[in-house]
Amino acid sequence: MLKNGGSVTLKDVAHAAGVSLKTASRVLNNSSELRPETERLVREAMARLGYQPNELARGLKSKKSAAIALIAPNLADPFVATAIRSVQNVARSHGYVVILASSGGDVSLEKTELQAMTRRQIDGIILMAAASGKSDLAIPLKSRVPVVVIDEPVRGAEVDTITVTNRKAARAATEHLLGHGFRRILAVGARPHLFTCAERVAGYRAALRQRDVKKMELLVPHEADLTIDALAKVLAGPKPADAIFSLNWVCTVAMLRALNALEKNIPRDIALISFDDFDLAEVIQPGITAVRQPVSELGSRAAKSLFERIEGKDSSAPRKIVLPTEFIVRGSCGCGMD
Amino acid sequence: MLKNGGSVTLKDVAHAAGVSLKTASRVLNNSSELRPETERLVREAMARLGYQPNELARGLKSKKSAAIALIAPNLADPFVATAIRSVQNVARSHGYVVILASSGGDVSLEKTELQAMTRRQIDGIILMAAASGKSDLAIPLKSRVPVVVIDEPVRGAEVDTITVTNRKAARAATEHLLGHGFRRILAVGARPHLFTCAERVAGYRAALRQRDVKKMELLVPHEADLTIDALAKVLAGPKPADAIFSLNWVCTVAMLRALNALEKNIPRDIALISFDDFDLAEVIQPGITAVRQPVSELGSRAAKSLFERIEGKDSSAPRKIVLPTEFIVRGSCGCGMD
DNA sequence: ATGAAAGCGCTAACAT
DNA sequence: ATGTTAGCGCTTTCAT
Repeated sequence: MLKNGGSVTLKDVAHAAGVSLKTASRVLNNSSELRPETERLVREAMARLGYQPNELARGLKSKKSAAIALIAPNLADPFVATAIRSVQNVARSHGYVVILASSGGDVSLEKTELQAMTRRQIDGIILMAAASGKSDLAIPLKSRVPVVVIDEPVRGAEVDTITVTNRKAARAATEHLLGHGFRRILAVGARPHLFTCAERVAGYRAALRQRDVKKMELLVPHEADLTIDALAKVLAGPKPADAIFSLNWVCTVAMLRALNALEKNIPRDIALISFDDFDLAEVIQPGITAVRQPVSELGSRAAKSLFERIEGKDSSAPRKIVLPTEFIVRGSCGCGMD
Repeated sequence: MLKNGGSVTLKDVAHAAGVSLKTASRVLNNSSELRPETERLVREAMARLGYQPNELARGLKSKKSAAIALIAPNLADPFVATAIRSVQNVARSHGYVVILASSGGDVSLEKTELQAMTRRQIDGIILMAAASGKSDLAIPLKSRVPVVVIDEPVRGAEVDTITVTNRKAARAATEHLLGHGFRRILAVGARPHLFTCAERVAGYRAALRQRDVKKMELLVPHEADLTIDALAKVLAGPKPADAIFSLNWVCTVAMLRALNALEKNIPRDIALISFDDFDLAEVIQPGITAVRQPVSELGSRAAKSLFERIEGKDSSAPRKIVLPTEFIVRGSCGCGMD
């Protein structure tokens, strides 16, 4: 039966067990230099009193907080949500807690959040792409706190990075559309300053260039700008797009909604490939052809790397891990239509 | 320019400003009993040294951590993700940080998480439904830590609760299906011990009972049990369901995937209503008729209530807030088909 | 209005 | 193997 959690201190435990404070502390920290009998006594006392160590006090002394920060741009993105779950699982297994810091992309908020984290003595940071552009990331990076970045190498910073083969996958997806004979392929993305977006755009352009096809891009500052009107305008010209390559999940949803509203048939009126796969991709008619990122793995690999740094097991140069993506062909790209 | 964040202490600030530690502390805490001139001096020193207060130390003394815990069952659920975002926004505006605790429904893990939170002296807990069944929630509830529960009243516990009109909405949805002439309506849900599920089932049954229609239920222990086979089996009988009422988003996705795999046409072969709306509900053909919960508001109301408790502004009896839902008719229920 | 001193719960030298 | 003594960085009586 657990008690309040506020009042019973290690001192109380020591007293109850008839040992010194330090001995009790040793038990708490699994020190080896203990007589089994002594340890048993202390453990019994702990259980009896319902002792809960005060992590704040432990952290104050050791300058560690047993907490890591997770900075994510957009919790509503299933990509992000899935990654978070992996991170949290790994963190728990290491006895760490995850503090959430979501800025929604607002740079000044992000700064505030980062400060809040520093003040809490967090032991590490996992930063998810699109959290920031150039960002004030420099702050924690300059400090002693290990950082692992998912999906976005930080310029000139020495941190571990986990990414996927953005450019290559985007190129392959574009080539797939070209293979279907589409020549007016519209790349739709948001926040083009972000690494992931830029890389995907680069892959798209590379594919077009090779075939000498002109690029068509709808790159907006923010996903929210991908309104029906925005798409309608692009599609209104004399030579409208015959295919769309959507550069992330949020864009894909926006496109699907817009195409639906404009009563465009996929892929008859316009084909579609999505960078980012999602649960309902095969339910929508036709199924949405997509580039799938190994989302869970991105999260867990990031967390594992972080803990290796935190626990000092890894003090080598920053690693860049690149995970492969998967190309999932369904009907929206035009396959099965020919 | 921010410094390391670890080394500059309030003592350093006091020294640099030529005042006592306590005076510096007063400035930090916006005490009124200060000569403006003194305050200016201290603030300048703070800025100059790049002082960052150590929240762990503050918390140790004051027994507060400026952190709240958010216990959520399933981050991948957009319902949960959206609510989290609201909570986090409110928390930030109060200068609090959000610690994530997701058990994935595992009761023993949940206990571990709850302990971890207690040890960190968290100031409050927001618990999202489906986190636990009966749960060891008793622990924090018995303690001094304020708790607000979203979507699931805790039996006999004295906590604020925010829910939606689950039963009424489920009943209305079922009646809508009955109104279309469906008489073999299958309710599909998971974790029937959860309040939300139970309430929705109750609403469903009430509607059927009134019309003297026999109930058909597929209630599984966990969402993962809603496989294609499970549905196929139910639909295989001599009198298969002619409509499905899915009791939450996860179930809806599972049903959509299963129906798709079984090549059932909605609503011709079988109609569908979803409890929980989602982004792509109108993109799928036909659009999915859904009960929409005011998700953001659930989150922000919960957080606001929590902070009123934390800050002692509200010490009245536990409040039960019930928010209305919205019924969004699209095509999957059979509307537009007649 | 400001300061000196004690202590929050714990860990870590340094004894013994 | 166990105890003693200082603090970690901050807040808080209680003086002044």
